[in-house]
Amino acid sequence: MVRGRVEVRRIENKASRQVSFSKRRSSLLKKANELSVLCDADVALIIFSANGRLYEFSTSNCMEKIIVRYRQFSDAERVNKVQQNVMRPKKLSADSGTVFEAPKLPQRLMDGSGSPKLNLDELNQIEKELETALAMTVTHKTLLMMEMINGLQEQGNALLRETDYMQSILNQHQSKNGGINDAASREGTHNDGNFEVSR
Amino acid sequence: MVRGRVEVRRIENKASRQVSFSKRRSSLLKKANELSVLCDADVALIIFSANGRLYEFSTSNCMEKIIVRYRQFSDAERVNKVQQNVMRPKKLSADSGTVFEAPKLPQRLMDGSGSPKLNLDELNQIEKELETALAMTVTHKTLLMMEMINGLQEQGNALLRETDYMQSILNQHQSKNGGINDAASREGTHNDGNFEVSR
DNA sequence: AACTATTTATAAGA
DNA sequence: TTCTTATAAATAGTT
Repeated sequence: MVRGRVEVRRIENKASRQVSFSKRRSSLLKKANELSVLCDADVALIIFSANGRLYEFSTSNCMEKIIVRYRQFSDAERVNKVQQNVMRPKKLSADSGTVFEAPKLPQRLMDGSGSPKLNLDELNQIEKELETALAMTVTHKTLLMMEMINGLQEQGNALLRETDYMQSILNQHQSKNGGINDAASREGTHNDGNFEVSR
Repeated sequence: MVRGRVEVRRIENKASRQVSFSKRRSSLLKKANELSVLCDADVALIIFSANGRLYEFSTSNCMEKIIVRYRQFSDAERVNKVQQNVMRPKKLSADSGTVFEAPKLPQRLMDGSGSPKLNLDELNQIEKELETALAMTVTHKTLLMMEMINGLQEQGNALLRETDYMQSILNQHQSKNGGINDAASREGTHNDGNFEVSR
């Protein structure tokens, strides 16, 4: 039974923690679905257990779309932040309205004599920002290429449908007047309705 | 008051739906946090309201990392699928010779008794190796996808040549006997000679 | 996995 | 919106 208010801190007992995880996980997934359906919201939920197992829910079973939408929302903001904090001179304005330019990244890391000027906390912060920027770039690239591949597939399939259609017309022509250009002999240059590499 | 069991279907009344959304959203976010803390799990939750407002929670306030981790889980699967469905088994030059053996990290970090063998030099070495492994993985993935894209483009161009050829035959037929099936009118279903990614 | 005493969430009314 | 409240649902601990 539940005794008193539940403190929100790591459950120390491993067995209890795992049981709790199992119970809470399933009800969280359930409630994510309920929110999505009842309230017409787009929801994406990713859960990694302490042991590294993945559990997920997403509206319309479409995690990708929601993640992309999320990025569209937060990317501009984050890129801006990274640029302001790391890549670009920081503007520090005094109350007079005078604007001081902070040094660019290389100058922020080293002074003239080569000794580092930043303390550990500052460096940690910069490291984190750079890691985020890198992850964003790589993930974006992957998405972009996935989109390219999907687009090419679609175009290919459309072309296949077109050739099939033309083929049928040519076959009609052929049966009407003894086939001056024997187009039917070209059948088999693509095998079926799939756009794929022939082995 | 709650009357009877709650049916999981879109709430039709707009006001009720919005109120429900507000309440359920906040408790879902709360419970996501609880699961994360109590059970030591990594959780990412993205919610878009029907009006397009974004609400989010993520363990350690680090959505990016969890999304990247999620992708790592599903990327291999997806690339595999694309390969099977689109490319069919094809030898990629990127695969030749560059098989990379991942270091068996757990064994190197822990000795038999489970205590860490933490030694700064060793850790530096491992860090270096992991950075290399990451770079190689990303490069490898890029190469793989580039090969896919090139392959699809080649297939597409071949198909384009085929349709052009068929078109010319159809035009011959048409000029010979007044075009029962006016295939020429279908020109423009693909715009030009280039098979490329639309962007 | 099932039970159960409590806490927590929540739909509807004010 | 926010508060109240009756009721449903979740859940920690036990068996």
